Amino acid sequence: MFADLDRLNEEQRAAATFDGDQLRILAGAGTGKTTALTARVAWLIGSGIPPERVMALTFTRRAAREMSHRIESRLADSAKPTARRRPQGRVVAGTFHSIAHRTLRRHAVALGLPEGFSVLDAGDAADVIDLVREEQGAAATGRRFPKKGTLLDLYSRSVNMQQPLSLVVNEVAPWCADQLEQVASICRSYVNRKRLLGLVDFDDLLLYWRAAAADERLGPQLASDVAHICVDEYQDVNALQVDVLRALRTTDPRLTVVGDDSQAVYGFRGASPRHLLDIGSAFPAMSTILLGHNYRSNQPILDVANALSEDAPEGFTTRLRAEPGSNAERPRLVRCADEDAQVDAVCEQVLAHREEGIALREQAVLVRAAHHSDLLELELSVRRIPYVKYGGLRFLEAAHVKDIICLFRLADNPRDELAWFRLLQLLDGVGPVRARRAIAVLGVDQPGSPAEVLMRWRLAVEELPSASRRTADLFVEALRRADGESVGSHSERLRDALEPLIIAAYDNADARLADLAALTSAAHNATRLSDVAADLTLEPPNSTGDLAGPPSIDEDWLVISTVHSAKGLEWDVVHLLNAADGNFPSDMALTSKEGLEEERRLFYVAVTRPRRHLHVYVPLRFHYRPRGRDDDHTMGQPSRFLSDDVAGCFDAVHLSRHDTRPDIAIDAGIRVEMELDALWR
DNA sequence: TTCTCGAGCAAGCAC
DNA sequence: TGCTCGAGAA
Repeated sequence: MFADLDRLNEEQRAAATFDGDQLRILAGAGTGKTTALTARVAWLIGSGIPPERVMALTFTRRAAREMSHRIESRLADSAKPTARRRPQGRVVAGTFHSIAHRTLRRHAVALGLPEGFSVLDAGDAADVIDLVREEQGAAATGRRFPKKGTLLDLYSRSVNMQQPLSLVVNEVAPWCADQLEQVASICRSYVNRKRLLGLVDFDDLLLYWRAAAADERLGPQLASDVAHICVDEYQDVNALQVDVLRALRTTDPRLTVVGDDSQAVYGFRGASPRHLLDIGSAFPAMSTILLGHNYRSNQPILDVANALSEDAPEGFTTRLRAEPGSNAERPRLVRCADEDAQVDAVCEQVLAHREEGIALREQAVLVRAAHHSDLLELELSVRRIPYVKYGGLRFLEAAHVKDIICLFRLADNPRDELAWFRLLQLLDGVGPVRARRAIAVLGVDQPGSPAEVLMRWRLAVEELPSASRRTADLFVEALRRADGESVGSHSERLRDALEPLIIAAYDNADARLADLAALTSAAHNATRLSDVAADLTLEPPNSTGDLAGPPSIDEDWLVISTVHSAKGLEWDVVHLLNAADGNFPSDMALTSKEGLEEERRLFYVAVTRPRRHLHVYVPLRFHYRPRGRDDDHTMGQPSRFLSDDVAGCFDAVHLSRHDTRPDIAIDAGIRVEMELDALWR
């Protein structure tokens, strides 16, 4: 019944079948961490734990999808040979935030939350902070005061790292240390405001989950629902998440975590690899198993990874070794004249690999920042090479998408001041001032039932210019759900009410209306509109295409991904773009030593993704305006991570500006420019 | 009060 | 580049 254990090596099998309560699996890139973890889940279920009592936690949506998929197919496999019936129920798999959200919805009332509470994304949260910031007159002091984004960052780090605000301010924004009192006061008001309006931000999801798990009555119930918790990529946990785990494991200790401290890349959201390395302080009974063998990549690729880790001041803990006997070509370090040449080189290389029989979807283009692929995406469209992009939040940021999400939120939570503020301003002649006046009359923060807010609309509408009142009445009318009306038809009515506003407020209305139709159809299977809104917030679709479901199997497309979103995944071929200082490492990370080391680990993550071929591209010139007509540019230096030792693991390729054939020396003009550029530096 | 336009500035990765 | 903020016009 555990036939598939044969496919594991000895170390992996030991991890999968470990018989104690608490296990930590430490392993380098490509050593089959997730394989071991999914095998363990299958083994746990095989040994009698019902699937729905196993919880599998990850940090990114993509990792969550990947994990569920692998668990499902392993369970399907292991059921076949013995003709056993597949266990009923599903493993509870998802990101910390999505599982937290499910728990909160189920126990909202017990936790003191309104049933239709709204979930805020980072942008919404920043807007609420900005509201508070203005009210406190922080902006008007005449001094430089942190902006909403910085304030949210300070607040969020403090919460996630469970550290006093003063400490965080000193670390992240020492320049405003003497304004600590004001910052603290804004944080306090921000918390109160959210409570009053039934709003929940990403951090609140974790805070309420922890509160639920620690609650005298609710806690034991939540804990006993879960027989075993598995956590992937444990090097990415923050202090708050460790707290949640501890609270959930007070009565039943069973817990398995896997991680690799050399791939810790989420410091910016309060994560620290110390939680993995010093796990004994949170879970003293933890046992450890190490996985050493790399199954993913060939030795020349691992040589790059090992050279990178040699360069790290403290050295990463793991050295990678490949299966012997694989004959493989060395990675290529491609120097291109500029970004246009880089794009051409990537396209040519992608197509060349495809000719060799490596499908597009077995190739990935990795970028440090989502916008680094802008030029490439243009060129791919011109050449009609299909691609899917992961990472980046563009779709959700599209204004009309936020509009309908706000409308869905408002339908369940009439106190959602932020949603009102946004939607009212879609009306002609309504700006911040009139919107605020109308909201004041609505009394979103007044005691009483949420429904009473809508009853005050009759008065609030008087604050709007008379020409817009009728349109406004219509969409507020649509907010009320009729007796016995299904969520689906309610969502249709809301969309109908929004459509004229969208047409009036934005151009290219056709594409936007199509998006609204897709988003509305997603609401048909839901039990609550606020759930639909929250799901979209926690799991924003990549593009409109995503809403139509997965493309059919015979289609082929190139993968473009940020390095962050690529963690835990692998491809036959990886193209890493913009390996130039300032891009990778990002110049924003260079102010601190920790920042630089995190960039180095990120680079390490990137080069350990490919199975067979790694191409790293270094454009030597960057245009300030890549799509502009002028020739303003800056000279790029190769990434500092490409030290002599690291670069020595590559075959060097130079491409000139007008010729993308390999092995042509860099042209003299550019060389001169580079030498000169060094003078101005 | 809203809307439009130009100057100045910040810019990312993620749930 | 593209967004935010302030100044000025409708």
